[in-house]
This record gives sequence, structure tokens and C-alpha cells, in this order.
Amino acid sequence: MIGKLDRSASREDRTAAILDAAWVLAGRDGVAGLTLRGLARELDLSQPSLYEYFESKHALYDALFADGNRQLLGRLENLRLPTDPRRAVKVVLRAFVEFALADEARRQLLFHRPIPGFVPSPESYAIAEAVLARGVDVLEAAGVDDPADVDCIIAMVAGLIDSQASNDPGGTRWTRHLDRLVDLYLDNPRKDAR
Amino acid sequence: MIGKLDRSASREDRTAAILDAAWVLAGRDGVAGLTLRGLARELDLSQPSLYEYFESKHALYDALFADGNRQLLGRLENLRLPTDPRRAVKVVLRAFVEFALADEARRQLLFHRPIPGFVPSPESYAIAEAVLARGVDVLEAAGVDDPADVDCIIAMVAGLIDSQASNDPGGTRWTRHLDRLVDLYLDNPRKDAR
DNA sequence: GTATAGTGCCTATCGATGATAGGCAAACTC
DNA sequence: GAGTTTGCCTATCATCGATAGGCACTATAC
Repeated sequence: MIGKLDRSASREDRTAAILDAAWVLAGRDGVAGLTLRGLARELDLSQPSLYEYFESKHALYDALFADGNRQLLGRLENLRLPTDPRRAVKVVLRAFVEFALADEARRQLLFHRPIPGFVPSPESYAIAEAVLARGVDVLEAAGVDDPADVDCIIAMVAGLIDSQASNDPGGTRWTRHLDRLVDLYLDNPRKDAR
Repeated sequence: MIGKLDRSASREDRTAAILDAAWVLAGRDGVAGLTLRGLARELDLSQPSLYEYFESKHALYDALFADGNRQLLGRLENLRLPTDPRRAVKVVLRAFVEFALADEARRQLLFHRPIPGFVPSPESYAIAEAVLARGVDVLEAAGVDDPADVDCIIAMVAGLIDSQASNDPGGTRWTRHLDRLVDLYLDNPRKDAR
């Protein structure tokens, strides 16, 4: 039991408490292992009562998706960035990687589609796009002016995160190469025909 | 209806026919959207009868996983490789990427874990490892002797595939950079302290 | 002060899913 | 030809997300 839902709290606080409990259960049983009955049990609620807060299980996942992306956006916004643009890129990407790898359930929900049929709502996806925009900003400040190079760097970082999480969770077998690969990509922009 | 199960065929052929039908349904409804009742209906079988061939739904997924990896291994083995080791690397990785992107359901099943709780059996996973070993062989022939560099290249390719499938399915926005990035990684091995 | 509407929760139930129990008939084995 | 195995069936189970409908409390309107 995580804790009864405080019936005297505001609706907003109660919704947040449900999300917190959902994160705990998702961490324990996996994102896809989350059940409404289990969540309700932890909150000392009946399962149908959860529908007072989320109109479907997918809506709950959508709220978790938005919540996680807000956490990430907040973390990126609070970073103290070095003045050197290249160092700033490394700080931002490192923070991103560490955030992604800090919570397996959150990583799966935010960066993969572990739930059959779940697609984030446009409102929630907008938060994820704000995160991406923050990364693109820092990259552009470091001289990455070709969108193709941005694509490559994003894909490289995603590849490192996935390999790390899948094959060496908790370790640094892949993430230790982040800074070196950032330098490699920044030093070798695509020779395009602009 | 895909086709009734031929009751006079050998057990092996019937099992293969079930897998073929499962691939079709997975392609239509998604890997996770596959249901035993739906599969049985396509084969003109009752749902419990499928348990004569697979002891659980996860066992069916395991057979699909093995089947897909065998397809991939066969494709890699049949490649005519250029004598130039670097060109050989590009041919192998390109074949890998194209195989992964040719079938979305297969890609998800082989390279992600779209099914909650499904983990490939050791026997099936061994086939996936044989695929990986084939890639490592070709990389080593091209002078990649540091396992860390192998890790980085694998992660890079995985990142390209995932970005391509997620954000531009059917296009070439990421995969078009494969050859250039291969050159980049091969020309810049990790400077280690061996 | 009281009628009305909304909120929050409940029990009971639905349809779908994977899985199991148990039975029946054909085919194979010795 | 008796016994076993194979392959299939119907019936049913527990669990899941979702819905229906009702009860109590609160807030608002008049």
C-alpha cells in the first residue's frame, strides 16, 4: 500500500497523487504491467473510481507521459550551461541521457511506445517537442546549422541510451562514449550542397 | 481468412503455416494486437487448439522471434560481400537496416520488447547473437578491433533504424546517412590505453 | 430554506483475453 | 487388437478495461 488517497485534498492534488502512485507501480511491475485495479487498490479506491480522474487507461498513460516530459523539461531548463557552446551541448545531452536512464519505466513510456495503441495527445506531445526544441537550440548555438546533422546527433544519443538500457542497465558501457561522439559529430558536419 | 490449416500436412508444416498467419495478423494489427482467437479464426481452428502447437502465447512470440532472426541470418549469409572490408561493412549494415525497416511488426518484435513480459528463450536468443556475431566479424575484418568501437557502431545503426521507423517510416531521412557515419566511425576509432 | 445540479464514490456487470479442464475420435505402436 | 498418443473440440475460469446505475454529499440558485 502506497497510501490512501487524501479525500480532502484538492482535485488537482488528488490527480497528482494518483500519478505518483502510478509511477511507483510502473516502476515495480513495468509500464505495461500497470493495472487500474492494482492502482486503485494502492489508493484504497475502487477501480471504476479512477475514471473520475482519467477517462481511460490511455488517458492515464497520457498524463504520465506529460508528467515525465515536464520533469525532463524542468531539468533541462534548470541546467547551468557553460558559456562554451560545445561544452553546453555536452552538458545538455548528458543531462538528457542521465534522465532517460534514471527510471526504466519512465524511459520506456517517454521514448518508446510500450503500450499497444497508446499515442500521446497533441497537448502532451507538445511538451516533448519543447524538450527537443531545447536540444536543437543548444546544438545550433554550437554551430550545427544543418538539420540533417541535428537528426544524426539525436539518433546517436538515442542509440546510446537504448543500447545502455537494454544491454547494460546501470552501467556506462555506452554512455561513456557520449562526449567523444559529440565531438566527432560536431567536428564532422555533413558536407551538403546547400 | 488467410487459409484453413491443412490438416494433412506434417506437424512441422502446420506449425510454419501458423507462424505465417501470425506474421500476417501482426502486420495488420500490430505485434501486440495479435490475439490467439483471431489467429485461430484465420486458420479455422478453435483457440485452445493453438495450444497443441505453442504452450503459451509467449511461446508463439518466441517462435516468431526465432523465425525473424533466422530470416535475417539467412539474408546476411547470402550477401555477396565486396572484397574491400569497408565496403563489406557498408553492405552488411545496409542489409541489416533494410531488413529491419521492411516489416514494422517484425522490427518491433526482433529489436524491441513490445510484448509485456516476453523475453526470448535462450535458444531463440542464440540466433540473434549469431546475427550480431556476423556483424562483428565484418567489422573486425575492417580493422575495428576495439569492442568499444563495435558497441558504438551498433548503437549508431540502432539509433538510425529507430529514428527512421519512428519519425519517417518509409523514408530515408536517417538511413541516408548510414554510409557517411560508417566512414566517420571507422576513421575515428577510440583512442584507448591498450 | 429548499430545490437543483454536480462531484465523488460505490457495487454489479459487460465483453474480450489468455489459459485450463475434460472429453472424443482418429492414428499410431507394440 | 489393446493401449497410447495426437489433434481437435466445447465449456469454463480469472483478469483486464470499461460501462451502467445508484447513493451520499456539496455547492449553487432562487
